[in-house]
Amino acid sequence: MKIAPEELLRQHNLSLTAVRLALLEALHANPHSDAARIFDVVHNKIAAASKQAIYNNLNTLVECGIVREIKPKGQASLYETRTGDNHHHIVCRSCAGVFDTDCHDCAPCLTPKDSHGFVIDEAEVIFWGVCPSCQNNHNSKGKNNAEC
Amino acid sequence: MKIAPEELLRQHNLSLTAVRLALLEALHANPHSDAARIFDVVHNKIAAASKQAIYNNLNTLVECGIVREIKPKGQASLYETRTGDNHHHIVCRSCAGVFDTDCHDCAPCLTPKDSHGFVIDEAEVIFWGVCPSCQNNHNSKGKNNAEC
DNA sequence: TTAAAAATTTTGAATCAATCAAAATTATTT
DNA sequence: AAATAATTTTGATTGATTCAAAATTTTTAA
Ligand SMILES: [Mn+2]
Ligand SMILES: [Mn+2]
Ligand SMILES: [Zn+2]
Ligand SMILES: [Zn+2]
Repeated sequence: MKIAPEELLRQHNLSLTAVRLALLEALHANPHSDAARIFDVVHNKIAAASKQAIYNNLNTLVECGIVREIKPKGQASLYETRTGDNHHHIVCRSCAGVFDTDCHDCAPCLTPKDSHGFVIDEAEVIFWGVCPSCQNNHNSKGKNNAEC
Repeated sequence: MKIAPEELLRQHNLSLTAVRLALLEALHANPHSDAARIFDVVHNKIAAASKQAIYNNLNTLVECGIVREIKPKGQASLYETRTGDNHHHIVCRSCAGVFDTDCHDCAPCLTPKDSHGFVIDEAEVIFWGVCPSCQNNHNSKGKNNAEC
């Protein structure tokens, strides 16, 4: 977020509300977190905040393009403020940790071999594997690993 | 499925059951369908079949590698019998239709720019766009398109 | 600065895919 | 054919997300 949250909201004709500002702050500090996690952080700052408001705003912000949503198989939707750069993600099969990885900006990643006549606007890539921590903790088969 | 379903199941030490065979047949005839759809097809052939058996078997078959699961954002899990070739998918934002596309077998698609020390075993790619039918039906903004 | 209008939030209920659990049935092994 | 193991059925349950309506807040306009 180079641009201040307040401006960002104004640019998209969104009301400036306490929950919304807290949400953007929470997301910026905790990339790839789900609605429950964001709610925890926001609720910690604004006791009256509801989970529904988190869902409402996440949807609104995603529609506006202010927030990006990803949904790795087996997890709730994850959100981040890093948008517009078409970066990709690496997900750990063991602990479900998510990391960013930049896009090789090469044709193969952006163009399918057979487009079936589609007008394509996005190539979403998720790399699956096992993270360094989980490689060490051999006892964490299939289970989440606290260290990750 | 080059190999007969019966053999396939035997090879993986799975009991040969009516539901299982019907499921594999249904999946082969309807690639990229969800559990509900598969249940419909199976149930049509075996009146006594339960949805739970479909879920049980889909999980079992995915674990065995006989069936592949994908889960495009906003849809229930989809299943297919085409496995082991690391092919990718194109999904229509308008009608949710799913199509196969072969993998460019090039390094960029298989290797992230920064692996963060992960041991990576799969690169899952989903291309998002609008299919030919939906490009024509301009009135189908955001809604599913019966033609697709 | 205020009243009216519009947008957001809260609250509580509802959906829906998917899973859990236990008893009943079926398949496989002996 | 009996014993054992695996699968299926049935019914309840979970959990993320959405829906809906009343209450509150923000924005707009007077
Ligand atoms: Mn990211
Ligand atoms: Mn496919
Ligand atoms: Zn890990
Ligand atoms: Zn379409």
